[in-house]
Amino acid sequence: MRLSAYFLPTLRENPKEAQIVSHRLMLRAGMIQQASAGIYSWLPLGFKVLRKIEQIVREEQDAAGAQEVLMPTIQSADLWRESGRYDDYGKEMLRIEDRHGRDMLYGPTNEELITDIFRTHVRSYKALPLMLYHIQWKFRDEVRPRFGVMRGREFLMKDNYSFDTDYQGAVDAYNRMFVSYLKTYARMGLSAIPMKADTGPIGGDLSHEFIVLADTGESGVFYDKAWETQDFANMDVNYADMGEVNGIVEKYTSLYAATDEKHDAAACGVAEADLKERRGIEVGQIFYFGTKYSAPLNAVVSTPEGEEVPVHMGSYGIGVSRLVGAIIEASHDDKGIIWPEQVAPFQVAVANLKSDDEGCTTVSEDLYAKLSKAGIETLIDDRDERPGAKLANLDLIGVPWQILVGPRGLKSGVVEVKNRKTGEVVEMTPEAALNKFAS
RNA sequence: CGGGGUGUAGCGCAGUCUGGUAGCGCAUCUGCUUUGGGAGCAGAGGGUCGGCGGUUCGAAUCCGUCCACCCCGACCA
Repeated sequence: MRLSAYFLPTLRENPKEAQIVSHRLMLRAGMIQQASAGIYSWLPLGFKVLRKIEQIVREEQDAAGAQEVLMPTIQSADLWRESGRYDDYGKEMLRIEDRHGRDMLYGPTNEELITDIFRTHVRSYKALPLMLYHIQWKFRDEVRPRFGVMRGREFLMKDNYSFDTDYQGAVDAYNRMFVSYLKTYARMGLSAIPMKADTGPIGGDLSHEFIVLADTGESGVFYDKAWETQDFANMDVNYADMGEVNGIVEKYTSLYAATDEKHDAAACGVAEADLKERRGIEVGQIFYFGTKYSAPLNAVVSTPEGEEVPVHMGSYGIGVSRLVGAIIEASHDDKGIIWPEQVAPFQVAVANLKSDDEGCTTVSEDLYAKLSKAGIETLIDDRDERPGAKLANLDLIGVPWQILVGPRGLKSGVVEVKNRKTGEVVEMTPEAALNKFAS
C-alpha cells in the first residue's frame, strides 16, 4: 500500500474525549471514527487489524472443532419471551418495533437463536457433541460507554455455543475451549490468564474469564509468575484427545490467578516472591450453563436409552473489537502503537526519507515492489513529507519493521532496518533487507 | 441511573462574565526555499458559533427549552 493513496487520517493532537491510551492512539492513528456514543466506524487501518484478530479467533475455533455460522443482528422478541429473558435483560437490550408493530431487538447475545437452530434440526444424541459459533456485531446499550472500542455499545464478538448430551460432555467442550482460548490470545502476542469467574446474569455454574495483562487495565490481578513463561502460541494440541485436553486444563487451573476482588493473600498458596500483581483487561469469558436455555426452549435429544433430555450447553465469548484496544493497551509506547507481528496491519514499512532524491526513490520503490511481490504486506511512505513527519507517523501506526531509505545511508550503500518494538536499528544493504523479510 | 462538565473551521482552543465586523495554533491548498525525528517565508480557502424559540436596533455572548458528547461513581464481551 502506498501511503500517498491510503486513507489514513492521522491526528497530531489528542482528541480531548479520549482518556485512555488505546482510544487516543486508535483515533490518532486513523483507525476508527466515533459515529455516536460507544459506536464506531472502522477506517482502513483499524479494519485491517480487526480482521486479522478475527481470523486468528476463527482459525482457533475451527481447530478446536467448532463450526462457523452467521446469525442475524436483529432478532425477534418471541424467542426471548420463550426463554424468559425478554423481561429479565433490562434496558441494556435495544428494543425495536418493526412496521407491523412486532417486537424486535438488536441481539446482545445469541443463546436463544442458536438454541432455536439446534432444536429445529437436532433430535438425537448421535449428532452430538456439537459446537457452533459466529462472529457478529452485538449491541448492548451500556449506561456509560467509554474507553473507545474497549467498552462500546456496539461491538464485534465471537460467541460459541456447545451442545452435549450430559454434564461430562459439556465439561469436555468447556475444556476444549479453555485450551483453545489460551492459544488464541497467545497467537495475538498477548498474555491472557484465565481466572475463575462469577457466571453473572447469563447463569450457570462453571466459568472462567480471560484477562490480558496491561498496565492500564481496569482490574487488578494476582497470579503465579509461572504464567509468564508459558508458550501457548506454539502449543500443539490434539483436541480429539480429551486426556490431553483435560491435562492442560488441570495444569493451568491449578496455577494460581485471581482478580483483586477474589484474591486472598493468605490462602492463595503462592510464595510471596512468586506472586505477581498487575492490572488486566477482560477479553473473553467461558461458561457452562447446563439446561438453562435448552429446558425452557425445549431443545431436547434422545439418549441411547430412548430418553428425551434437554441438552447441556455452554457459551464461549471473545470480544474481538475489544481486543484491538486491549492489544494496544498491552503494547505501545509514548510514540504510538507497537503491533505484535501476528496482528499488525502491515509487516514492513518502507520510508523514503527524501522523496525527490532519485537514489532514495529507486531503492525504496524497488524494495516495496519486491517485498509486495513476495507476499509481505508492505506500506511505503512515498509522500512528499519531511523525514521527521514520516518517522513520527510510522511510529504512531506501529508497523513492526521499518526500512529507512535515506541519502545518508545510501552513500555507503545501506538502508536501516528498524525494529519498532526494541528501537534497534541495523544497517544493511537493500538486498539483505529484502532477504530478511522475503526469504 | 446519581453527580460534574463541554458544544465556536478537520483537530486543539480563545472570545461568552461586561451584547456591537468570528479569532489563534496545527492541519488543508498555491508558490518558493528546505529535507534524518512532526520545517521556513509569502499567500489562500474553510464556520448558519449544537438545534429551536425569546429579549434587543443588534446575540457566539443574555433568557428559556431541547439535543449531542465527555468525565467521576454504581454495572459490563
